[in-house]
Amino acid sequence: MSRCVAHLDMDAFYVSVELQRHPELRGLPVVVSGSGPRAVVTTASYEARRYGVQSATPASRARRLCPDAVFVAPDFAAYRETSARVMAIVRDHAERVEVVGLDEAYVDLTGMAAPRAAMRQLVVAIADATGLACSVGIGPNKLVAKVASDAEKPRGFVVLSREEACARFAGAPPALVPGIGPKTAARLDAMGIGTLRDLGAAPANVLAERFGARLGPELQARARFEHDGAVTEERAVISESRETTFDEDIADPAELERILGDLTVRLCEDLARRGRRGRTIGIKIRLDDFSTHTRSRTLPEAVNELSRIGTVARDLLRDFGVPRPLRLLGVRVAGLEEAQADQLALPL
DNA sequence: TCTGGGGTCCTTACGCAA
DNA sequence: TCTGTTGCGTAAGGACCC
Repeated sequence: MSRCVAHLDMDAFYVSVELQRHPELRGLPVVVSGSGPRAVVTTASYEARRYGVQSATPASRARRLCPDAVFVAPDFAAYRETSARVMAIVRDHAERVEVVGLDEAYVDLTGMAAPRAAMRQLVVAIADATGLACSVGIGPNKLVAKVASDAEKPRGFVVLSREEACARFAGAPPALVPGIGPKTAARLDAMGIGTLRDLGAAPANVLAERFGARLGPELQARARFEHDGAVTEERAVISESRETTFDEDIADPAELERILGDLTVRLCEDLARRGRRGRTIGIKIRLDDFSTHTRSRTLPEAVNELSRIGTVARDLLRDFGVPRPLRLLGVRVAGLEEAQADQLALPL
């Protein structure tokens, strides 16, 4: 049976949650972002996007682009709570749902008699229950569905076959497709590949030579909207980390160790709360020139105790030294094991 | 202009064992 | 015994996504 997949994407999700609490801001350019000197925009309302403000725009730049914008601090607890309500509704409407982040989900519609009607109903149900709008894309695979959901935001509802997707987006830049980011797009552009049509028609051997035996064919398949990834239920978490960017670069080793200790405390508390333990302890360092470095050590057994992780993290930092001021410091535990039954704690 | 935080996956390199 | 191949775990960097 041929597959049928929908991608559901909440419209400007964080901003929309804020607008429900602050209805007086409706129609204004609203930006959800942190407040520090190095904060970036998390989400911008469509009014603010007209000024060129989008996700990951530095907040300082957003202020210059749109001086009249209303800046709201992010409240992730509220977004998680609203997301849980939305996703519960999605799951009520479908057997197999793959949640991606707080504001997106793939829905497997294969075998359903009236998939479009089902998704129309779902959109209405979400709006009725939460007041929030979303966009939907439907296609033969996740890739088509994802690009289709993005094509007519907000409140889009786009149904495409693979061939229709190819035709509709033939002239679009390769970065339209998920998995092709700025770096890959620039490399493609330098090769004279500026559209999905170009990429789909490029000689396979040239792509394989430039991008490798895996990525080359993968890029071309994506350009042709070929994708066979399954709509999968939740996958196990394999790492957890805490990191922070400083308002000003820090070079003092004692202060860095104190900050690393604080981050490790937060990480260990959350690991313990979820009953998670991991074997590989790592630190992440970003220097003032924005170069990023990681150091890690794998232990013989999985741990989550502050004393163990704290010692390893501190040693890794001491071994790395502080060659120049740091702008970011982080700590990570990877190689997480399944939580043991007797370690399970209440989810939080 | 000046680049968050929390993740996943891929590539490459290297040491070690079979 | 020596040499080369293969496979694995680990480490580091990087691209990408929400």
